[in-house]
Amino acid sequence: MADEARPSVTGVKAHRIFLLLKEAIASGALAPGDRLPGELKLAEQHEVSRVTVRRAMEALREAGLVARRPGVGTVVQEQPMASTVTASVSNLLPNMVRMSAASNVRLLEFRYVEATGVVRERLGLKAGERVQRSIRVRLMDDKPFSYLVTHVPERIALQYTEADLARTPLFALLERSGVTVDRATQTISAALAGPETARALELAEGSALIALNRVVFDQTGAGVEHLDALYRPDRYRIQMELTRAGDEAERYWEPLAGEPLAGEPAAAGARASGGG
Amino acid sequence: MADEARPSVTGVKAHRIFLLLKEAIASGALAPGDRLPGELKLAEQHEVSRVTVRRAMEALREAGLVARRPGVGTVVQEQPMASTVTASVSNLLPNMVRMSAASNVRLLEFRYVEATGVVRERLGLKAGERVQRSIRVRLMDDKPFSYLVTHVPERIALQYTEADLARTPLFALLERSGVTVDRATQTISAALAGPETARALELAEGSALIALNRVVFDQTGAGVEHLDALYRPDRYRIQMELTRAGDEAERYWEPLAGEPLAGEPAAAGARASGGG
DNA sequence: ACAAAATGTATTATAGAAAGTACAATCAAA
DNA sequence: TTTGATTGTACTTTCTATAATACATTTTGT
Repeated sequence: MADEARPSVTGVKAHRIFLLLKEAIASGALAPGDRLPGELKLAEQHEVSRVTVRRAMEALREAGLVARRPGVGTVVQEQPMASTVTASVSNLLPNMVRMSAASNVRLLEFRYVEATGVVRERLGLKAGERVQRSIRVRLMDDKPFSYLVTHVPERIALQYTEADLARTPLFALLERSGVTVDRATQTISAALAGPETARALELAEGSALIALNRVVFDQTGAGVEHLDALYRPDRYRIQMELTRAGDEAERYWEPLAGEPLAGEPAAAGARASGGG
Repeated sequence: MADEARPSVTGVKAHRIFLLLKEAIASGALAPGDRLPGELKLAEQHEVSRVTVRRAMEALREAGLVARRPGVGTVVQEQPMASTVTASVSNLLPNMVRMSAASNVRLLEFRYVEATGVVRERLGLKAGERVQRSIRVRLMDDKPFSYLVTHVPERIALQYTEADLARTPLFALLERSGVTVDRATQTISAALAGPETARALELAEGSALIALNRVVFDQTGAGVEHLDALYRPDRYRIQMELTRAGDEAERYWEPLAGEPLAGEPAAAGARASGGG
């Protein structure tokens, strides 16, 4: 939603009102074409000054959510679709290959370090073993959408170069290095953008990000890749198709495997949050 | 994890730094025993004054997350096991049933409204059709972890009562209402906690939340449920086991269906799972 | 033409957050 | 013991969000 690399709304009260209105719009409570209450009325309702309401409203306009005209009022605008990368869980690699064609990568870091903490533990490494740590930012149409921190055991990582990593998906590099990928564990969470990641992803500190952790194992059960990924929710979505399986007693959702997604980015609407 | 329903931190910048550090601790990026960077270093990193960093750090101490000692530094404290609900995508319903036993529900809203915007569109309803809108908060050990907004077409929702919804998972109610659930589309994103959700989930405004949207369809392809869920990432995780499938040319990840999860965040039976 | 309602612009005042600086106290390691 | 890194404390200054008020400008409807 409108990059907002610098927080367009200053102050806590103003920001609070901004969020409330933004949510009302995102949820459809205020549909495109609807007129918002006047500044005075909103100031009264929220028990703040008109200046404060004004800041919130101007932020909405900057974000392209509303249009304001003197004498008329503030009306909700029709939203242009934002181009969003959609990842289907059941169809990861083909998507990635497709994506690689249209996307670029910035390699922010590439070095060998000693494995520590969770990384060492989850990859099943011994104390003192070294890993290749890399940080990449992936861009689509020159707009960054993901921040990827990977750790790969040294013995595997030595099979490819820094240049390789800047060009080729890590996945392909692993295969090329003779690794037979077998299974992976993936956890999805959420996180706030810190100073580093905010800069890399070109958004405001404190923005919400999708946090994904994936540990990949080969056929021997040895860990071959540890990924910590952060995604901009307005440019990246994780999508799943589920079907119902099992009999009466024990029904459950079963992810639909290998189903090519219908609409690529196209639909997906520019609405992000849904907070509040 | 010291709920901090009222932000103990004054100021926006200080509060943001507080949230970032808190999250780093919650996620395990900063493990118990680890030393945080010094106040000066943090001030530099975040481009703020030391006073501001200080406010954030003191809030962390108040929250019991860190211990601070002059001459030593600020170290992450051992945390009393936060009970985390882990949802396995491939195993939704059985988990949900298990969970229902150990968890409570607060019903915040239950009313019938006209379907608008995305909800109407995604459920495939005609203009003017009505839906039953409900807001529920799910709790585990009296601690809220999810905020669920559901929309169900009126004709289906009339088959169950408000009391039913406060007791029984919506899923079971749909089945009981004669609906044959067939498939669902699920999208995972991230969002910030707004005023409403922050209060309901007992955390600070501006915290990061997992945002999940699910649209459920019956065998005729008609939409029967629209769920917008927000989860506290420190109390809820979405987990997936993936295996590699396909041949050389077109390999892809395939979610492992029905696989009971192996090693879990350790002890204390604090694991259940499920969705809306 | 006029009035009503809305946004746009300006000014002043206040409180609180943040910056900047300086120095003291505490601990650990060389 | 000395040195360096850390937190604790104190103070002044600058900046900014907010409040309160006033008036101009634009549009719509009577």
